[in-house]
This record gives sequence, structure tokens and C-alpha cells, in this order.
Amino acid sequence: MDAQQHPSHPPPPPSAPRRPDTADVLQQIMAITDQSLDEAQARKHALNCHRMKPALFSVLCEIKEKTVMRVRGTQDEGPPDDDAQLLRLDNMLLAEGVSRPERQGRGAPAAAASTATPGGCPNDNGLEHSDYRAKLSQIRQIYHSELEKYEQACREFTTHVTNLLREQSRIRPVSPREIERMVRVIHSKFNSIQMQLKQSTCEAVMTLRSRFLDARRKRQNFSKQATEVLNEYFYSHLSNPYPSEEAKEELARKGGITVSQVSNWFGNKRIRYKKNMRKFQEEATIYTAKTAGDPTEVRGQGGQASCPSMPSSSSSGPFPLSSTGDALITLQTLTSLQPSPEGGSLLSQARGSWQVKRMSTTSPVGDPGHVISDATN
DNA sequence: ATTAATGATTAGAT
DNA sequence: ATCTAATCATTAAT
Repeated sequence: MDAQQHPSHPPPPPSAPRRPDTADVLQQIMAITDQSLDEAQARKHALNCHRMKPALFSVLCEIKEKTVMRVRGTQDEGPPDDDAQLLRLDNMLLAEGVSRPERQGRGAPAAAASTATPGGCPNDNGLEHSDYRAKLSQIRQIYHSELEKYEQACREFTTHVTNLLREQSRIRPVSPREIERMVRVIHSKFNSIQMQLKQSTCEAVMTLRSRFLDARRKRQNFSKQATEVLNEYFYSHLSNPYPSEEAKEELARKGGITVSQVSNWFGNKRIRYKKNMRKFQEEATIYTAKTAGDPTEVRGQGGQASCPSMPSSSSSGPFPLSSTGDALITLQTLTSLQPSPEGGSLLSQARGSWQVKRMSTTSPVGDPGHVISDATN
């Protein structure tokens, strides 16, 4: 709108003001033109000077009294429905640092402190992070300017409307309570607009986050050293490749990676090894040869626990569980006897290895006999 | 240009 | 909380 705040008023509303739709009211107000303002001015003057004015005023008072009751009865307070979501969005924007006023840590050495991690990551949060922050601050800037725009528009509109109502109060009864209610309505309308803004800002931030902070997008292969260390451990503990927390820390230290990277690696390795053991046999022989004299591996349980070197032989898989190996050996034998389709003699042996699923709550007695039932599947 | 390898994330189970 | 299994997204290899 033209922000022309003429303290004039539109043509007086119909004498029986049934409860108006706020949307209608807003639209009507929006539709005011300068011309209509002038007309209204003229009419206002005419009304003010009309000799019947006191009579009209009292009639309007009567009508109002009736309608006010009706309005009070029908009008409930604003919807508390949106409040929850608004709160959520606000919290999120706050957490994401969008709502805050451009965080500028005056402690200058803070920037230098981030690079002080010795021997850790080479450079991974250098450019990418600043890029992310630039984008984020761009979003924040847009957000704030839009927000400011909305608030200003809201203020202007509110004063405009209150002026109009005050002006009209000379001709028809307008209680302060009524004005206040009108202002609330306006504010709630603008609030819903603000919520849309917040919503879309949230979406933008989420997109940005997944675009930049998702580490999958900046994957880089481990160093030779790291894979070396990890593979050594894996193949020398093939029977139970689940490093303890301590072992993980050790591996992480040796390989120059983090503990969770070690965990990820073992998770991937286990599942991929199990899924296609043949592809890993070459690798296996290499690394088991390297660690031939390793005394850490529990050897001699169920024969050759840590030596998967013989490809077409019956076993060598990761079957023997470190704890209760004996019963499982039978399982291994049985599975190896199964007719293996497509010549993948080794593929079948991975089934049911490693992390055993616990049988249901029943007592563990009589376990040896049940191996057969397993073989029937 | 495809495909394989690979690190990270996710859902779901325990 | 940790594991499996599936999946994603990037990098290396063809």
C-alpha cells in the first residue's frame, strides 16, 4: 500500500455490522483508494454536520449493544494450535544460530584455536566450513530483513487501522476494547505470515546443513597406514572381529583416525566380508601373512581360527565364537556340507557367524541337539 | 561414462 | 549403547 496515512476514514460500514470476516475487512481496507478517501472525507463532513447525527449515534449504539453480545459469544480466543509449532521453529532457528545477532566472538584468538588440533584432521573444516557459514549468514540476513519488513508493515497497518477506528468513534461507538481486539486480529494475521517465513527459513537451513555437514559428501579415503592397521586387526581377529573400546582407541591412534571411524570401518568390513568372502580372500592372505607371529590372537580353538588362507577347503571362516566355540563348530561343519549353489563354496559359511542372535527366553540347556534344526532351514 | 570401492548415515533390533 | 543391513554419496578405476 502507499503508506498514505490519511487520518480519514472509509465510508461508514453498513449499519448492521454483522461479524465480519477479518479477511474481508482487510481486503476492504486494502481496497481504499485516494479517491474513495476523498469521497469519504466529504461524507464525513456532511455527517458531522447533519442535524440527525445524535439520533443516528444512539441508534448505532443500540445496534452495537446487541452485536457485541453476539460477538462475545462466538469469538473465541486465538488458536493455541499454532503456538506449539511456532515455538518449535523458534527453538530451531535459535539453535541453528539464525535468530541470534550475528555471532561475533570478540575474543579474537578463538579463530586460531580451531586450528590448534595437532596431528588430527588435515584441513577438513577449512574452506567448506567458511562456505557453510557464509551461506548460513546469508540466510540469516534474508530472514532478518524480511522479519523487519513484516514488523514494520504490521506497525504501519496497525496505526492506520487504529486511526481509522478512532476517527469513526465520533460517528459510531467504538470501544477501546474493540480497537484492541482489532489490533490483536491484525497481529495474529501478521504472525501467521511470520511463521511461514520461519518455516521456509528452517527448511533452507536444513537443506544447507545436509548439503554441507553431511560427511558423506566430503568423504576421503583413509590413508594407507590406517587401512593397513585396520586390516591387520581385522584379519588377525577374524574369529571375533569386535575390537573393544580400548582396542578401538589404539587403532584410531595408530591410523590417525577417530574412534567412530574405526567403528564405522569395522561395521562396514564385517558386513562386506560376510557378504562376499571370496572377494576378500586375497586380502586376507596378505594380512594374515603379515601378522603370522602375532601372539594376541586366540589360537587353537576349533583348529585354525585365524587362518583363512585355504580357499576351497571346508572352513577357515569366522565361525568359532571365542566363548562357546564347541557347539558352533558342529554348525560350521553342517553348513559346509550343504549343497552350495553357484559354486560359491565359501559363501555359505558366513551364515550365522559372529554376532549370534540370542534364542528366545527359554533355558539354554540342550543346546547341542538343536544344531540339526538349524541346518534344516 | 560406467562401474567398483569405500566411508558415513540411517532404521531397526537387541 | 552397539550391531546389522541397507543405502547414500563420493572417490578411484575401467
